[in-house]
Amino acid sequence: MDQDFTTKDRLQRAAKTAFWARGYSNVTLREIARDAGVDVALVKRYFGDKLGLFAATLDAAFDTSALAQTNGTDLIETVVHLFSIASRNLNDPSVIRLILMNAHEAEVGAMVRAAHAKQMQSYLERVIGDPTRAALFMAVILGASVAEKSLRLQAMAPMGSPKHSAELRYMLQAALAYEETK
Amino acid sequence: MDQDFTTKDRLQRAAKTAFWARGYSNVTLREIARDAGVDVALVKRYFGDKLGLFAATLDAAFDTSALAQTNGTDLIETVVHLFSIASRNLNDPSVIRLILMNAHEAEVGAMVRAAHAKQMQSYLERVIGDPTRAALFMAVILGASVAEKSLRLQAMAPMGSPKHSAELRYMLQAALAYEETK
DNA sequence: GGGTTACGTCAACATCTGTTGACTTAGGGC
DNA sequence: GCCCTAAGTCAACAGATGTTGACGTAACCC
Repeated sequence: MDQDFTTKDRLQRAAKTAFWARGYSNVTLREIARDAGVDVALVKRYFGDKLGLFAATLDAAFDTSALAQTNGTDLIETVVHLFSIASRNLNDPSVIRLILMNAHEAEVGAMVRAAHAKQMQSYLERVIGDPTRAALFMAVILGASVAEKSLRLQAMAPMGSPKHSAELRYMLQAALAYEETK
Repeated sequence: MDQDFTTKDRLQRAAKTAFWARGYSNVTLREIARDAGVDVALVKRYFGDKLGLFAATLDAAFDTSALAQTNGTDLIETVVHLFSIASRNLNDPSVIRLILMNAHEAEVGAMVRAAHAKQMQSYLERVIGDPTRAALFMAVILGASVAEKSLRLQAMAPMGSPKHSAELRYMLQAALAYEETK
């Protein structure tokens, strides 16, 4: 229950839920405080200000644990699996959504991108090896995610389904197969 | 000069510039009015309210003229060319940016997506033929655009350069080459 | 008990936002 | 001139938002 957590924890959890679902500037402190069942003024006590609260939700944000227990060979299957899970619910907040929703905000956008680059992106480069292939791989994930979740492209909608997983798998493989032309 | 245009025109132009660069909710009417050298109250007179002003900027928004004078064969080259132009300036507002920046807003997001689907997306489906390939094609454009402009993926940054144009070309071709497995 | 400290509550602040109505001005038709 | 309509100006509204300081309360240490 929520009762089992400290006030600070409830505030941080409510903040993460709200920020990840609807971005930084579209969420108000009073709304977060209401969801957490807590007074607004406590934001200042525990996190300084709104930006500090947002930063706190970023710390344990990027979960690469599911990717970490994977070797290079079934990286594609892992990504497809993660994608199908996230696709069950279109409203499911994802890292990519968080980045896109805050892309237009200078300070917050830079924070999110930096956190992503330090974790997810560097992980892909390490596993895949070649930075160009890693970038293309990431671009495929981005494109598929955006096509489905932000653009709501009809032909991509049931990406979690077996049929569209095949398409995602095909494009990921194409990215890994890229050969630089010298 | 701005003087050559009517007050209503100046308002609409300033609105498009602002909305396309920084999204709907992040732009204020007073700011648009100031840029246009016009009183805020005129928004009500000419466009009803803020949403009406935004809708007006969408009307002539999606420019498919560059794509229209293209046959299927050099579609890839056309896209790569458009992309390299847009990449000259990272702050250059694009249709995709506009969609992403407003993805989290219910009403405005739906408006933008609908306008895009009616024009750009349906055009691609008509030229490419197969809807699945068209969707993958669009996903590649989305991924490349997002990787560069929103995520600021370093390996994708100079996408307008010859080297990265090759990568974009490669992925677009892969999308068109997709064969459905029966 | 006295005093200190952590934890919360409450009301208010200054600011910004979209929106509105009353007022002024210009111009054209009669 | 007179009237009427369109165009533009101005001040203010009601509401929301981030932030803040004063105040209460309970626990804990000595």
